[in-house]
Amino acid sequence: MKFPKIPMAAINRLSIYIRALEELEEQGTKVISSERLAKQCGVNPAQIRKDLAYFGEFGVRGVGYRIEDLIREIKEILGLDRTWNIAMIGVGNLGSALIRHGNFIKHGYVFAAAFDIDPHKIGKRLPNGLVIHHIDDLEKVVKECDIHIGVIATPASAAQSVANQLIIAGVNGILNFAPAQIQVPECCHVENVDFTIKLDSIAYHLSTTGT
Amino acid sequence: MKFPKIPMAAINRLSIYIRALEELEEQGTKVISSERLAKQCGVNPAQIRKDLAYFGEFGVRGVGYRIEDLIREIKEILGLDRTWNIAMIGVGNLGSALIRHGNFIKHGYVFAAAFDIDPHKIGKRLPNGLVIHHIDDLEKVVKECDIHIGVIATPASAAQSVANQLIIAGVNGILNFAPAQIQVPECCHVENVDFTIKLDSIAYHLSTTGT
DNA sequence: TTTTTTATGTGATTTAATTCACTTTAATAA
DNA sequence: TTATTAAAGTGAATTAAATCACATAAAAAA
Repeated sequence: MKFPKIPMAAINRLSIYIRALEELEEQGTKVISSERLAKQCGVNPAQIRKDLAYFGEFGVRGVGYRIEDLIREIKEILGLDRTWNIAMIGVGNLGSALIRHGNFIKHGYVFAAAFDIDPHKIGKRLPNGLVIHHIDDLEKVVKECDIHIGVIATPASAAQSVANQLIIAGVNGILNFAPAQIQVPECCHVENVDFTIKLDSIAYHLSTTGT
Repeated sequence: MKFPKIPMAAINRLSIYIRALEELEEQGTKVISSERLAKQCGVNPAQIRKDLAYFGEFGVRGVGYRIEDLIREIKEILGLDRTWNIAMIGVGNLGSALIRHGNFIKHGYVFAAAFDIDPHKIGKRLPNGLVIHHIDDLEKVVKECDIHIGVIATPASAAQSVANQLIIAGVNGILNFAPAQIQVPECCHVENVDFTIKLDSIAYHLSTTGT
């Protein structure tokens, strides 16, 4: 099948499917139907089949999906059949917690550089061995370390400037934890993680469905 | 106007609008048109007007929106015209970083309790003065502290069990940082924050738009 | 073999969300 | 006072996403 326009939501669901599939694989399950996987992921079975159909045929009719194969296929679709080098910009509370957080490594993301602007931090080593560089050296270090993705964990006020520097350095993927809407050119893809927005959504629901 | 079914996406955009409006207010702007606000938020102007129209009429035709008023109105819509007490469950790297993170307070969310399961941590005080309680005391402490929202920052394996305890304790809003799909009854609203999913999405984009 | 069962893959349908394009209203200028 | 301009509000149209429902294919049973 060709590539029509694929809903962004479908891409995100593929990640959800992988997580469920990996859990099933650990439990020793070999094959699963769209129906059972759907239940586990909290979605409609047809949704799963359609999401996968954007990229090809991965199941066996009358049987289901071979879990091992499907994991491999989805990883290939998402570009997870390799490692990605990440730079952390902003080594404060959040930045350093994220670096120590095991979940990135587990999925093939490697913190390969860290930056800050605080003179007291520059040159120090993080628990994982990374040296903290000054943001002014971003372009140089990004190239040396072959960084693919930048994670912004600075205050909101610095976010746009950091994003600009990342783009100049040739980084086209940005994960932004700063509560700021950053502007980037077409070539660059930004994902925002703003937990206060999520909290607002919870507050709304609690307020409306009589707390 | 009545309350038809309101797209979840619209609610999330209201948070975005607030952030932009607060920035504008700081800069001394008094009034803004949907067109200019839209540009700043990266959305369509009609979208903003429709999102607001779900809840009433807040602008002045021919003029625009009075920023101060609109902020107040949106906060009221979202239930942000009050404070919300939050409990952190799991005081590891991420949990403690989030507690120290200033963004929650800024938006009216107050960490009012913290829990962990590690005996070495129980009874210790966090920098903000909170004592770490054992998870077994969750129900009791949640009620004492009038907790409205639980933030799960435990390993994935513990997430469902913690969610169950929160619900038993009467907490109907959960912000889940654990990479696990948690099941809850109708009455409870869960928002997931999974940055590896966001990274996967970035990886997909970098892979497809020839990096 | 042939029939039955099971579950994928997919065109058609439905539902939801977004955007358009026009109407209404307020303010300003003539 | 009247015409003009600007921008909100909104029904209609469009676009996008999700779901249904059935045709298809593989495996198992008869």
